[in-house]
Amino acid sequence: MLNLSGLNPPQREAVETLSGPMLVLAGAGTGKTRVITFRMANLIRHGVRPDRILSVTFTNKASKEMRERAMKLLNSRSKLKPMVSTFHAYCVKVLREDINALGYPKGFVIYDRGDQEAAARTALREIRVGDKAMKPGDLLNKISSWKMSAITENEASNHVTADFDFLASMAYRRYQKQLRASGAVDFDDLLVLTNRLFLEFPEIRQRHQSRFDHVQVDEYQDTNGVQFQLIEQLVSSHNNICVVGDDDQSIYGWRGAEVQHILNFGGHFPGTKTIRLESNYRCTDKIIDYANRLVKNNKDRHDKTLIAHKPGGAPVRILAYEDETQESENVVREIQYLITELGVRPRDVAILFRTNEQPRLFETEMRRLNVPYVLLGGQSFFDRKEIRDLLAYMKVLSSPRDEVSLLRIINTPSRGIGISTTEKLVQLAVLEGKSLWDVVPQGIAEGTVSKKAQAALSDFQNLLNRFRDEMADHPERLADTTKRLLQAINYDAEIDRQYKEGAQAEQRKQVLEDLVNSIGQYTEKTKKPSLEGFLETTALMDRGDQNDKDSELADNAVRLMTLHSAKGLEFPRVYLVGMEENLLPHKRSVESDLAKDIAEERRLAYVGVTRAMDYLTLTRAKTRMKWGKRRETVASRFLFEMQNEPGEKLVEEHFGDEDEEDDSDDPPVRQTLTSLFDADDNPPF
DNA sequence: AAGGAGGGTTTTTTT
DNA sequence: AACCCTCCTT
Repeated sequence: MLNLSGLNPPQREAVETLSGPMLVLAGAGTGKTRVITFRMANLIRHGVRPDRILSVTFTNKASKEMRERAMKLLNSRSKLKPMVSTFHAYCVKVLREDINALGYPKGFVIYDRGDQEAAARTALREIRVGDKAMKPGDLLNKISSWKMSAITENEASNHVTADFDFLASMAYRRYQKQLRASGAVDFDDLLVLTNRLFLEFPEIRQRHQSRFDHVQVDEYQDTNGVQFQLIEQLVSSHNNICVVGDDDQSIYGWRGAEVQHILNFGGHFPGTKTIRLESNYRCTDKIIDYANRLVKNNKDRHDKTLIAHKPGGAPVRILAYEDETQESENVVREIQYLITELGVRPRDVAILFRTNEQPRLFETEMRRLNVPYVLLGGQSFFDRKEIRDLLAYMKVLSSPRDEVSLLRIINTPSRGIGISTTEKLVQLAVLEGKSLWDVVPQGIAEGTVSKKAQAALSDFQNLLNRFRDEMADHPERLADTTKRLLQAINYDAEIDRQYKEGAQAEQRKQVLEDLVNSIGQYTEKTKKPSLEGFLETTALMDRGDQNDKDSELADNAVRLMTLHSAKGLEFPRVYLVGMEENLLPHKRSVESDLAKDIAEERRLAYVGVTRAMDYLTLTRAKTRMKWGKRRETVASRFLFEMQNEPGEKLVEEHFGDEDEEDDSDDPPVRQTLTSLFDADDNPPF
């Protein structure tokens, strides 16, 4: 029996609306995830077959949790489960079935961010803006925004407004050609190709459409153009579509998300029922006040005000430190105090920041004071050189046409196939219209490359062929085979040579062992394991997934993450650090001077503030090191907006030397902690 | 072909 | 301060 008595009236109405188009406009902390989980359970309770429901979430982690909770609510032991998935994971499923229709191989490789950058780098060779090379990252962003507006590489030149765009459109063409030749797709292609498949092949669309009677989409405010078209195509026969989102939390504009989709939902789907959730159960009244005042400064939004249901909260603190080192030292020391003296659980504390460069100092400090922490996102496990190398081997073994990966490993560790040899092979491949791998036998046979290189190439080819067969024939031994591959290429010796310091080398080797172990876990957990399957899982993994392997450890650790990855989460205590102009709002948005860019930064700050359940601390550094130079900073405009009515002065607590340098062994925060405690019978924590 | 020194460049956000 | 690229030496 599904018990709906814990839901408030609008929540309940949403859960009980089982058909037709519905828009749930849900502010931060109003229980929107709860609503769509309950609704899924309610659909099933009313006789909808579980596997006829598709529920789209933003991250893999969210999807896993949601599926489990829905089934638990029903106490269901049914083998049939609703499909809860991200857009990307859903698209991979579709493409694995039908991508040949578009002329791609079924065994296509999914390029991750690193592969994409390598491909972008190649595409950018000889393309310059003025005298400067275009940055691969900038190109990828541009390509992505074209793709999300369904603009192909052939059409891009019609959508050019600046020199940069024109050159980017040339690079886009090359980039796409390279991926196609490699039998590879990037993250955006997953969406774009699925959409094209549905548009161009009605019978394929119909087949996929007929699998689901109900579709739900969470975090709808971050839907981009291609995702919108996909949804429309999927539900056009029944219009049983329920979307949930908050326009004030739209923070992926740079990735093509358009708030217009949530603002115009009713226009697209006639007969839409709109439900507003404004009762916030997460944050204290003080925190809600800050959030409401902040977001009121944005113009183009559904005007709604969150209603707090947790009165009497602690005041929000705004703290200013002399520099970024003091900021991190004091925040971490305070957290340590909370954990050791007040018995706060580490997992109930989060430090949020705008850019991935910020957490470093905090990490150092956490390690020094032995505060357990997990860094979510940022320089991830899969970004490490060693992991990328090993994965490149696996990708080439899975799909030899994958040129980006092949180029990465052809001489790593160095085996005597140097730059000139590689270049000759690439030329040959271009000349013959073949893939790089297919031209290797010619390199060995003919006199195109040196004698020494011929032998090295032959060895390399044999090695790969041997392991390819091995992995294909015995997928259950994938972990073991990978381990032997590492031995065969003598990767340990390469690490020893690169890192003279023993401890560092050991750490790098350990990372590789972790990957081998995770392959082992994969083969055990999966019914029909395969090299391809492992690579696919890895490619689709999001930042939240990565820490699953050591989740017991991560389970009780302070969380460090960017504002973007904090979306959808909540914590009893939040430290939002680096509240400075040019950091939040970020420099690029300040410089762009477009109101919409600043508005998105404001929403980002809003997301940060509304993550906090009970205690919120905003900090900034009055000076900050940048490019090796110390520079004065300016307090973020959002601090003013949050704290006051327009025009009033910012009230913040200042810490740091000023004129008292005598007591360097008595850290300022101690004084602060006690003074705040004594001064106030409503203690700040 | 490999490895090291020196010089120049760089810091948004991620499924 | 950290990273990448280029050039120079072996």
